[in-house]
Amino acid sequence: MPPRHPPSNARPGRSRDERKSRTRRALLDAALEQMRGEHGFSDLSLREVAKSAGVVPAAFYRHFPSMEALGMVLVDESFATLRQTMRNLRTTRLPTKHVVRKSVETFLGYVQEHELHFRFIAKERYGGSTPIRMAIRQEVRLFTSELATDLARTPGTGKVSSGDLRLIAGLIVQTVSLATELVLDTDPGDLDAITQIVDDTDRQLRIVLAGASVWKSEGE
Amino acid sequence: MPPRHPPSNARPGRSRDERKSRTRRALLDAALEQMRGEHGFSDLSLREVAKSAGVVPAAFYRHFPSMEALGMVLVDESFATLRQTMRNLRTTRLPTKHVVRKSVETFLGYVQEHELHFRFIAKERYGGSTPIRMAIRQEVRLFTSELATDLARTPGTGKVSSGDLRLIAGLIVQTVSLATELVLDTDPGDLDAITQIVDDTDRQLRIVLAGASVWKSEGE
DNA sequence: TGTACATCAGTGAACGCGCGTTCACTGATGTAC
DNA sequence: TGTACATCAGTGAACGCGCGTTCACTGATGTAC
Repeated sequence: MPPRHPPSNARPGRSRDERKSRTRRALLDAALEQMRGEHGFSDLSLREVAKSAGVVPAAFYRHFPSMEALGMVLVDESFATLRQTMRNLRTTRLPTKHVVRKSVETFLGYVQEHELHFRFIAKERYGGSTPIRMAIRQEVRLFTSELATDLARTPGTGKVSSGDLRLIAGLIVQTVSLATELVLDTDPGDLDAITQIVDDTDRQLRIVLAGASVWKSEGE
Repeated sequence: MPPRHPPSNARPGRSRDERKSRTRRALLDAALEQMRGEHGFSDLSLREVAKSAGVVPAAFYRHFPSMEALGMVLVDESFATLRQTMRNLRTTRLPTKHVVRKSVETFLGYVQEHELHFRFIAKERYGGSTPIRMAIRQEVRLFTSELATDLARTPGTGKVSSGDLRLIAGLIVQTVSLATELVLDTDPGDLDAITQIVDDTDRQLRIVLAGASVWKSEGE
């Protein structure tokens, strides 16, 4: 016979471990969810996050020593998403005709799919606490290097030094970052607005690549 | 004979109006000053700002109806600084040989001079409350348009449509924005690091301009 | 399989603290005569 | 110039509130025998 009253700490899930990781997930998701609107990470309160995850504030400490620690996990998660996005983009065979446009389209599609992770990075990249900002900056740097390596493998970059390839990769990253922020501020249903962002970003990247193709390192 | 005890609300300054505007200034400066480190605008507290301006919390309301209102004044002030910076840059006669480099150098010099205003914009551009973010975005848009107009007047842009000039201006703004953020995160005494930022930004802008010069609108 | 004990995720009450906002006030400065 | 009154920037106390953190606790799940 089942107990007449459910136990006070009852949660769905078979094992204790499973329940624990569900609560942990709920805390992370609650934090991401609360950053949808106005709030940056530093505006969140432990009590609000616990409440919307469905636990009492004190329970938070069973999972993270502080909000800061939860924030660092969100950085890791968000960049795992970004790296996966890039891996998908690299392995997808794209028509050579409109590579740039297709890449931009695909990337911004991933941004919309993983909205909350990208929103988190966008907000904390400049506004966050120093450890979070530094973690993000490190990831962006890594990511720029990888892109520079990819560029070195594409034809027509023979005359460009590796330092300049890195600068070009920086331009591309910066351009796509802006597009990402614009997409996050656009109603996903507004297809015209999204198309406009894709068009503009595509043109901007092709201008940059046109510059790269005529660029001779050390020359002027 | 002077009074033996100074009056409780004594402040330096001859007239009441002058004292009032000094306190107002002190409140604005205190807010900017507190954003030097970790804190974004939304992390500031009215009580802390009043305290470091040397008045009691209630006195804050003699000057601003809320912190949000003070924030909007900071947006206006900061962009006044930016516009003045651009006006100076435009009227300064630069050697045609290294225009780009000199412009970058001069601009980033202004950034260092008006550190707190630029820091405010950088932090609130993505992280701020919606009204503040929208105000900043509007200013950046305006600013991009002006730059596009300037570009249209420079030789060699005949084949580029005004829409594409705007995209190119966007690339330039974005590149200089990143440089600004890097400068704000660098110890002003570290001249090597500053020079590195200037060098990189100069090269990036010349790559963009090289792209612009070979770009034919509608062509590929 | 059944029993006795250990583990530990989640509880609920309590704490001291800084917050924004209100209010009646004070007294120096400004103004009208 | 001197006097009487108005203005109002700044005061200081008070308020209710949500915050992060602590603590002893409960009771379902896990484990050893």
